[in-house]
Amino acid sequence: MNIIPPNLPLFAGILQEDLPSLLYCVRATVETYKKRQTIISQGETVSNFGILLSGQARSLKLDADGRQVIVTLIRPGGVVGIILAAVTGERSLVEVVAEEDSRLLSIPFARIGAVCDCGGACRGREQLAANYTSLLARKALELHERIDCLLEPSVRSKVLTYLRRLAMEEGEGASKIALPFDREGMAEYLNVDRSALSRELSRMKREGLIDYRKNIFLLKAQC
Amino acid sequence: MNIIPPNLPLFAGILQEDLPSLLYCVRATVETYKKRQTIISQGETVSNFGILLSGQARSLKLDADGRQVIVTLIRPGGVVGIILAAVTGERSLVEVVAEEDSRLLSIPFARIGAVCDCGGACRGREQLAANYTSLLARKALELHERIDCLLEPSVRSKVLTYLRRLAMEEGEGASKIALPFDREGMAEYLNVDRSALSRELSRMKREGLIDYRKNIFLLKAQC
DNA sequence: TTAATTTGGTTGCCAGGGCAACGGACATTC
DNA sequence: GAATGTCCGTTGCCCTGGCAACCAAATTAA
Repeated sequence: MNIIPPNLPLFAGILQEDLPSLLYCVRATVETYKKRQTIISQGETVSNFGILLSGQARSLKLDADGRQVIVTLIRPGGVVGIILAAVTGERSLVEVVAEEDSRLLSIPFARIGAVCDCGGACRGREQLAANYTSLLARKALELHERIDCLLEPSVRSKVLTYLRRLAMEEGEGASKIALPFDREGMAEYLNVDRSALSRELSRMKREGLIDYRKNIFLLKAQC
Repeated sequence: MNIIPPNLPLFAGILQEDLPSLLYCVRATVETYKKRQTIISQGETVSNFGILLSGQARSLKLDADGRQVIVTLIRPGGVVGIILAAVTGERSLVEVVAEEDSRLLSIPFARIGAVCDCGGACRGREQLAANYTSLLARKALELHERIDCLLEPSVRSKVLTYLRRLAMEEGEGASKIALPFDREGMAEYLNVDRSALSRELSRMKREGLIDYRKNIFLLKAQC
């Protein structure tokens, strides 16, 4: 069990030495998934949430006409099922699939709020609950930020809204931005056609609004 | 303080008689807002969350070119700032404005997780924390569901995705759906033009896919 | 009652962007 | 080296849907 990387936000403020008994007490397990294996299926109810320890996954939605839409990209440290586990009885709208061989730390949500039954051997129960809430809030914020982009009417305004937010996060006034996506990922996130995105990006570069090479973007002053 | 309506999810599982001391202990206050008054401004950091007791509010985004986009509609029992209060230091992306004279139960997020300092007079602290997490998760789920609609490529598929979800919630196999929106609200939620929505709805009615009068919709079998 | 306002359906216009197809730049493998 | 794959920019075609303008019905005010 000591394959838990340090600095996971879920364990922030918890002493490294307290982790083993805490993990044991909350019934944490490590699950492994092979490439293309399903972690959560659409329609399933979910009682565990997970932290991706290694590998990569994505959540995708199969809509009624069979189109496959990417909803989220999950990297190590990222979180799986944190929303669903916290609302009892809801069925998953998305399918979560491992994109590479992956390891997932899985914890029953019910054990997060539960009173400790191991006679006080584990410390950090409250901290863990607080961290869970914090992770959940962060996740909600991410969803909110994406909606912010999706609500924009044009490809251009979608891109600008997105870049401005990244610039904001990267530090005040910063304008050099390293995207977490390649072009295709960026297009999927903004829900636009990849070629339409390329077209608009070139246009914006030509007009001097932005500059970019690969996934490094530069946001010019007036944005 | 005894103007708290019963059945607020935030207080589920907490005895009515325990409420007063609990509310006192978490420093809950009731704030009143006049029509068009701002509850949270864009860019503000937020440390309190709120439950709307009466009135109505909406959160809206002023994008860079001044366009005003409605993000959420908040009705009594609904929740304000629950995400932001739980992530320290983030600035609000949206403006929350009262649409009518409103009353808001406001609670500092910091008091939710905090240890009680009133000598045990208040019961239900853990329950309150659990309820907060549950509300937050539900909010996140709502955001997720909206993204689900927004990701759909056409007006028609947006509408169907939305209606199918409502039908699902309304009970298994149910196909008679009472929308919480008028046409304009529906268009804003799905982020489409109102007239384009009307156009597509008529088309779908003509094709026998759906039927509707006012805000009552009927989803035919094959959907 | 009539006037005024809100709500929602209709229609013509036209541009933004989805789609498909292609090609060039790099990287990887044999 | 050739061969294969991936990533990304470009372009033409054409349809969806945004926009504006208008109207009918319903609702509210006067």
